[in-house]
Amino acid sequence: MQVIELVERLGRAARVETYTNDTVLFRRGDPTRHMFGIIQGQACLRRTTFEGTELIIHRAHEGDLFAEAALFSDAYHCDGQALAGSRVAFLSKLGVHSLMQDDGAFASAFCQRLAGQVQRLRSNIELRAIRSADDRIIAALSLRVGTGEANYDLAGTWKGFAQEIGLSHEALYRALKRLERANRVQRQGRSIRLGVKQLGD
Amino acid sequence: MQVIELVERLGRAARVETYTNDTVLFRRGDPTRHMFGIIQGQACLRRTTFEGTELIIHRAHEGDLFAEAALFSDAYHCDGQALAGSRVAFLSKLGVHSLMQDDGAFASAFCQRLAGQVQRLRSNIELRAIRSADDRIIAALSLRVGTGEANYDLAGTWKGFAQEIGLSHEALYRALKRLERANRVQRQGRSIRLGVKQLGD
DNA sequence: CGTCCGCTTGACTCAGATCAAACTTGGTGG
DNA sequence: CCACCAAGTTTGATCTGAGTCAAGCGGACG
Repeated sequence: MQVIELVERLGRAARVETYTNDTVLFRRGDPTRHMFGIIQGQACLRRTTFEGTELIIHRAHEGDLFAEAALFSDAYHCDGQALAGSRVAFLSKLGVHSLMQDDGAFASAFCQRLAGQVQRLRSNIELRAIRSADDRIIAALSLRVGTGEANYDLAGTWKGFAQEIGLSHEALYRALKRLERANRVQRQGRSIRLGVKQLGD
Repeated sequence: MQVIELVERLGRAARVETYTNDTVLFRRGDPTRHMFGIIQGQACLRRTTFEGTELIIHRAHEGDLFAEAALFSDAYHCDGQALAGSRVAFLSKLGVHSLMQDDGAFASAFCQRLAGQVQRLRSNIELRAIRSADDRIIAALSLRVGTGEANYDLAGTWKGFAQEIGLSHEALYRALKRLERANRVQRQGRSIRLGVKQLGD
């Protein structure tokens, strides 16, 4: 279930806002009235540590849901901010709840989305536990290619990929070069082929 | 909603198995009939990388759900294994689906659990992006203490805590000692107080 | 009483972060 | 069509701090 579908499904219980500047969506302690969907741009959840420094808890990108936990809480636990140039859908908490109550198929689809999230996040955490940049990249790519496939076309940029798997972009580019030299991958722009070693010789 | 409650709620659609040895719960490609709840011990999800090495995608502990994504898929995408000494609940896919369909409150509670998971996983990922062990620990503790509180009683062991935030236990102990010397925390066994610096002097 | 496991400290290593700089690439607008 | 700008890509040099291996302590538990 895409964010857009969710907005359509909710009808009057959803509205979309466009922000040219960074804008606060909610503050910690505010009563929860909405969860959010990022249609364009980015948003982030922030909390202040005990020592007063800002801690970013989550960066949401295009297509992500944002502050889902608000559905099940009376007050927000963090500060939420939309970054400049974002389009954000406000999804009414009550609207979502009543849909979930009345429409089993909707509830199921919503759970599906969350379950998928959980799965991806968990594997991402384990991925980041791989210390070696080379191995982490191979593992990340292996998770993304379909069964039996060897080719993978990167959706975004390599720089973005680096961030997704928790590497600096420099480290990523260097590792890619090493992997190519070792014939573990073969790359052309944003397309990559795995396992040249086994297939080639 | 705890795993035990889920088992009770499902009635005949759930059963519990106890394993004395490591046991395969399902293999990649098997048709999905169950998701699982870990009542005792551990289980893990594994996949094989393109190069043939084993990649652990998820380690589930006591109280965790396991392979939730199976609810929304025809076949398992990974191998699932229960470790020796585990008690694992088999939760029928059909059972969960029909409950979700018929009982809005159940669907809601299930979503709540997943949403909470998502939130914790996301913040955990951001947490692990903090390079400095000292700062990561402060941030992790800050997320765990209640608002206004300064004290935190560790649920498990420090070693376990180290693992949860992605540090070696040695690095954790050294960092704790540094933080104590700098009066940023005050520790007694598994109880810790944050922000001594500001409060003390 | 012995064993396991969490805790603690020391010494060493190294791979990835960081800072810096150059080069592509793509798109915008005049 | 070209000037220009922003962002991604690439490479180099340096450094730091967390991982790792090793070893000793102490409490819990059978």
